[in-house]
Amino acid sequence: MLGMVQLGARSGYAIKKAADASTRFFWSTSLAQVYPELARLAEGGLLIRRNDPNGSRERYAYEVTEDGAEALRAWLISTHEAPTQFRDEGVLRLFLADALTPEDQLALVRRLRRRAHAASTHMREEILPLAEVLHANDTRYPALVARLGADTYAYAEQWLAQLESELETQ
Amino acid sequence: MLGMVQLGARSGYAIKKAADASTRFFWSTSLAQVYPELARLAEGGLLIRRNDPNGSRERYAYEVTEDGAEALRAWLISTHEAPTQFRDEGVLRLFLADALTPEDQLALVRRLRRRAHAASTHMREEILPLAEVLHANDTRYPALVARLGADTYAYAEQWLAQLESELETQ
DNA sequence: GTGTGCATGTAAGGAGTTACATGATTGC
DNA sequence: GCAATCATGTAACTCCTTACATGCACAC
Repeated sequence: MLGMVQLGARSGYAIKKAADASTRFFWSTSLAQVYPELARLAEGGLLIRRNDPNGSRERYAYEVTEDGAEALRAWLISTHEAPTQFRDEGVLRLFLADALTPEDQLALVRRLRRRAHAASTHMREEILPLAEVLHANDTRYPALVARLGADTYAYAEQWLAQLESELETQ
Repeated sequence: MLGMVQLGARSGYAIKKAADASTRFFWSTSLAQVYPELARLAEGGLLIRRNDPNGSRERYAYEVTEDGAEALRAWLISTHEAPTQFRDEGVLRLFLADALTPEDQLALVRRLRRRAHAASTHMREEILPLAEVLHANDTRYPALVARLGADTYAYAEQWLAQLESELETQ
């Protein structure tokens, strides 16, 4: 939250939009999480909330305080880490694919390979350009992470393509 | 659940243990999920539950029915897919690393690189051998998935090592 | 003038985890 | 004998999502 505000997302709505276009893949969120959390952070003195109406439509602009910036840095260098969680039906299907006929196995692997391709392409062509807009601003890590994601999915795609061709020649 | 029983885990406890040693990385579960789900599947006729006490300690052995095997195959070839979810504080930290000093950035990247190394090694040396025990039994996908995981983490490790050396020479 | 997007928030529900409760077996 | 593991289940709780409720601004 603090990080998103520091990257330039001022309203709750803008934070959710920014998250959908970037951290969604490794840290998704919803508006019902964003608003109460912003209120808590403002109450705790890590954010300042100012009125910033757009015409007669209410809007609030948040700003990171000194304490907030310090808290963000402290979290970034802390080694405490909630366990990574990854949940993927596709991989689970692959794990259990021995129950399928060879043709269905091939179809499954092909599907996963295409999905990896789509993910890689999406990151490279949709997410990375958005991140690179920030790049001008001395902010390069969002683009780096997008590239890491795109490259990793490309690697998985290639791995699955290899498996696919092995299944075909049997 | 059906898949795990078919792979040879007969009791609820054994299913949980097997999951911890294999699907944990992409489909974790807990005993409080396993037991009610087994009861539901048995009630729905997809599993048969038999008494299988070990001495005077109660135990139940589950078996997949014809309907259960059919339901498993149907799910494996179905294209409906719950969205992949991935949640990782490490990557989130990297995304926001612009807020850190160059030294702290380097320390973070190094930490992530080592974590990727540990994950890759763990999969190759702990998980893969367990999966290969099944391999003899005409069951090869568990080992394939373990290898995919190990290789993908190795790729990420190498990617981060590259980034690390770029940060060092600045 | 109308649909899409901007904007804030609450309430209910679902999915999953941790903690609780209990006890037998097996290996050292 | 004692610790670790096997074994089954329930209750409470937490985190997060979906749905609800409301209304203005802007572009076509």
